[in-house]
Amino acid sequence: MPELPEVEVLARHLRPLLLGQTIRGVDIRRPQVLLPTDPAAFQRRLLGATFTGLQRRGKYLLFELRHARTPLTLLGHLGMTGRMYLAPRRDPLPKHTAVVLRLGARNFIYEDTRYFGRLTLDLASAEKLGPEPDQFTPAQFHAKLKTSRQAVKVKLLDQTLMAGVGNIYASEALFRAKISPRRAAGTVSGPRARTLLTAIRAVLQEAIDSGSTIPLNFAGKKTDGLFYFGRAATASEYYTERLNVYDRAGKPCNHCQFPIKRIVQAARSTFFCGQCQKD
DNA sequence: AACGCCGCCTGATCGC
DNA sequence: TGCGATCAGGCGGCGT
Repeated sequence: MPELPEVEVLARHLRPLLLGQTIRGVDIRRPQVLLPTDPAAFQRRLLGATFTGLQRRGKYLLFELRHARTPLTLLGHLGMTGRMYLAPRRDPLPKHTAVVLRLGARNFIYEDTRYFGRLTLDLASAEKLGPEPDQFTPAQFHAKLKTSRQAVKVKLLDQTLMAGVGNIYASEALFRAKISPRRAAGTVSGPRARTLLTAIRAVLQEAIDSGSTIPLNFAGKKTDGLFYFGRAATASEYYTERLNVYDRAGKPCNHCQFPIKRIVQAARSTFFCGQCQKD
């Protein structure tokens, strides 16, 4: 699932490709991904607009455009299965294409198998986000954790606490910090909160540096037609190969060899080492 | 007001 | 074998 590193790598990939491009056509195949923006308003406001920039905020993409002299922002989210990429104008559209922005020689394609993502002119959801992981002091982070009795793993998924951490990197950061995912957030001490914040930043940065966990725009089967972003040249160099706990239930811990555990918290899988993460 | 729970979706996997 | 049931999961909305 795309989290902060995947979205950051995607933003870096798309930014130079989109800059200066003008939207000449807007095809809406799945209107629900625009919500709450009305499809007619979406088309009217985007047609003729030119891309002037692309930012990332948490797991969101902020497409900056100008229409005549009026600036506007388009908000993108990949949900679970979303992909956004440029493809030649004449390429057939994938089965689960949600929106196509026609840019001339190329199309900007947003496809999403489960349609959990968004491409909308409503910015409200991005405005609720907590700070980026690198814009937090350890004291602020500790203060936020203190107010919660939820398990710390569950709390890390709360985007209003901190933006960008999802299910994969929450487990990975807790392993690195040697903190049990079951510990109540409010009982994490000041020094442990500092350690956790450092671990979160390190895990996210390493994933960005290795080109994110997964290729984000592969078409069709996983083994076919891969188009990689970032520095890695092959799938084995992606961050997936560096994950210590995520999706490794039953496999030996890379540190102590004990089998990695899988538990369910708030209806989501958590992976951790019961030996290394006792507090 | 923090928190639990549901609905949204499809494809992979499971069970009989 | 084949097919229906179950599950996964980010996030908004809603109820407590």
